[in-house]
Amino acid sequence: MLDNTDKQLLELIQKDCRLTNAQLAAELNISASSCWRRIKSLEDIGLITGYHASIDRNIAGFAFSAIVHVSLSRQKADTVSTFVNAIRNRPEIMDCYATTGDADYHLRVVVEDINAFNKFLDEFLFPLPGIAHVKSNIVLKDVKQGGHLPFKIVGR
Amino acid sequence: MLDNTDKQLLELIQKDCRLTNAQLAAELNISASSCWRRIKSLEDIGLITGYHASIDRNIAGFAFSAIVHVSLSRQKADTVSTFVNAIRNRPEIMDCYATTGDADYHLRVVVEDINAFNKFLDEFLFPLPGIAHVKSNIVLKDVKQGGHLPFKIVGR
DNA sequence: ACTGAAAGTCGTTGCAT
DNA sequence: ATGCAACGACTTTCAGT
Repeated sequence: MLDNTDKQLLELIQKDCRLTNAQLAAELNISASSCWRRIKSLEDIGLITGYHASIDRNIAGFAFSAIVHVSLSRQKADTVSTFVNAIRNRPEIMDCYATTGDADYHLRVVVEDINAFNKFLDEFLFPLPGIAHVKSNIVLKDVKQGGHLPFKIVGR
Repeated sequence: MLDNTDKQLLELIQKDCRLTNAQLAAELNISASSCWRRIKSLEDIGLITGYHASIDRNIAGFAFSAIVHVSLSRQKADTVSTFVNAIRNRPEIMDCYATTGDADYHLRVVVEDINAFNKFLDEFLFPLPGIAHVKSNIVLKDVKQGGHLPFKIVGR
């Protein structure tokens, strides 16, 4: 399905998607049009989902971040979908994962300061239906972000 | 420091950094060269940290993901820096945050399958010096990823 | 600061292998 | 699935306001 050239291509554009098509083609020793078609194909099958600029949240004035563990009371059937939709529409929530373990969901929230976080909890999260338990861990430091998927180049 | 045009610009390129400079300029009602210099300036001050392609991990064959909570025994002074360097160099680790609370670090690990995860724990994480406690929560679903920083456009 | 135009580069398509 | 060639669109620079 993915050959080594695709994997190398994905490695490169994960790290820097502003490499020009010509630069990528040169790096991979293929023609520009072949490279371009590979990228289009990877987009078409949904493997590449988008291209995004990364921003330093501290320089941008978002100095407060927290990992929030949320558990739901699973009584009502649509509690989950209501929750998930609310999460997806709330801009302060950067990522959310449903997990096994003590909490049902792990959220990462980024805001300006502790007041904005308090407001987030009081006005958004706590009032959501079916919230059983919330535990917030304040982020002291972003140690690593945006690691790229480790494609294994076979052979060679 | 950031005016409304900068904020709108950042909103746009967070969502799609392959919008052309000409498209951005048209959207913001400024000239192409002005738009280009704004972007360069935001890169120069370190606010824009990079441009990355996002990849669907499941389609790419990375079907297993976990949130790993790690606590360190803080006896030795350089335990932390050894740990942090190891984390940054390990490709399976997508993100890592130092937090308050029960665990010192929250890691998100993405691998092919449960065997690769077991190998990650046995061969990489457990042998690291100063590891006091590890708790793994398997990711059942990526509910939301790559949310963008919610810049507030003032006025208007 | 911003704009407009010029020059060079790049993306994208069509055709052939 | 690949490479070559050509056109139009784009980025990037520079001079002018």
